[in-house]
Amino acid sequence: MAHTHTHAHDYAGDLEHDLAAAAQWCAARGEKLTEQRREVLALLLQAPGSMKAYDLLAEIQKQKPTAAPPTVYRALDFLVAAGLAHKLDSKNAFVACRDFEHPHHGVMLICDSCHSVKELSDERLEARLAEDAAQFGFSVAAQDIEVKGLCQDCRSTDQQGKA
Amino acid sequence: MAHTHTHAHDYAGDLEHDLAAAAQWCAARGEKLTEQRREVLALLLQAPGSMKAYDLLAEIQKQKPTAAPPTVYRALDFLVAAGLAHKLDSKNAFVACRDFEHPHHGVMLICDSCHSVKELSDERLEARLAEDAAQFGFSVAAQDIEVKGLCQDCRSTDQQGKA
DNA sequence: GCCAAAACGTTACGTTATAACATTTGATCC
DNA sequence: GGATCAAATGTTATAACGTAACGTTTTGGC
Repeated sequence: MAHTHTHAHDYAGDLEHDLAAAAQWCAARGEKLTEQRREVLALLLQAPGSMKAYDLLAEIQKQKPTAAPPTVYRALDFLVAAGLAHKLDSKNAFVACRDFEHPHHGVMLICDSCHSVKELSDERLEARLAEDAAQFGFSVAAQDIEVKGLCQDCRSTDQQGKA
Repeated sequence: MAHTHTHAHDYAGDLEHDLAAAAQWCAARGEKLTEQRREVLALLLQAPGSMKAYDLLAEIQKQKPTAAPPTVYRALDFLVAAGLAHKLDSKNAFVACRDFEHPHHGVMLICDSCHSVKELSDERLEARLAEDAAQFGFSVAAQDIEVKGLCQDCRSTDQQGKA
């Protein structure tokens, strides 16, 4: 039923392909994946987990020392609005979204140990949530579901006696 | 099925009763609802919606001008750990929880218009979430579900043509 | 080329949260 | 009732997160 995609250590996807797809997605909406936005998105795509704004800034500054906070926050605002990235409110951090044609924020599984993030979609769960809300006359505009715990890899590791 | 309780404008509950219940809850856990914690909880209980840490601080400072950020953050940390309050990560704000014997963070319905907050519990939804996570080998330790939209009152108001 | 809108540069500041260490309070033991 | 240890609080300073405001550059249509 639910489908997913990972942001974890095993990232070996085609970065250029993902960036090209994102650029197309923007173009189709009459927007542009400019160089700065592209750089921030590339960093998020390559990150094993989520990244914080100031960590992104530090990376950007390696190439462009004059970059300032608005540089990265503007790019992030754009990427989030375009559905190309999500903000994890519980961590003040950001992750790339590879499923940007699916127009919403899914369930985020955030590993407390390795900090990897999986995004999972379950439309029945979302429907149930909307029903619950409707019972109280509440109409849902947006939702954010963040789940903390241990991912499969870290559970295995823990069993062997982890540091 | 799902049950709820409100933090909205119609609060006319018995503040002293709620505080006494909270104090008992703490005592049963070998902890104390000290004066500062009690004051912060009282502010949260009386608030129509959520409150920000620095707004709480400003209120506390009316009685006690020397109060500083750690004063309120310590109280909030305690209240959240004890289940007497929840943090709304999406707003960097806090709400009292009247259902503290129920040991978890439910679904938070946050009105974009009047900023009221309803907390709702739906164990089947939580179970479904845990199942989805388990499909990917992820074990859930904690979850935070924040839903934005319009509450019943604000939907009605909007229909009349709201400012 | 001219213009307007979008994007970006730059400075400064506002907001949110915590580290670190000193002091006080409170319970317990004797 | 004083010694003592842990919990709570006081106090200062600073770290971390985010945005306002305004000027400049770039882009795309005419």
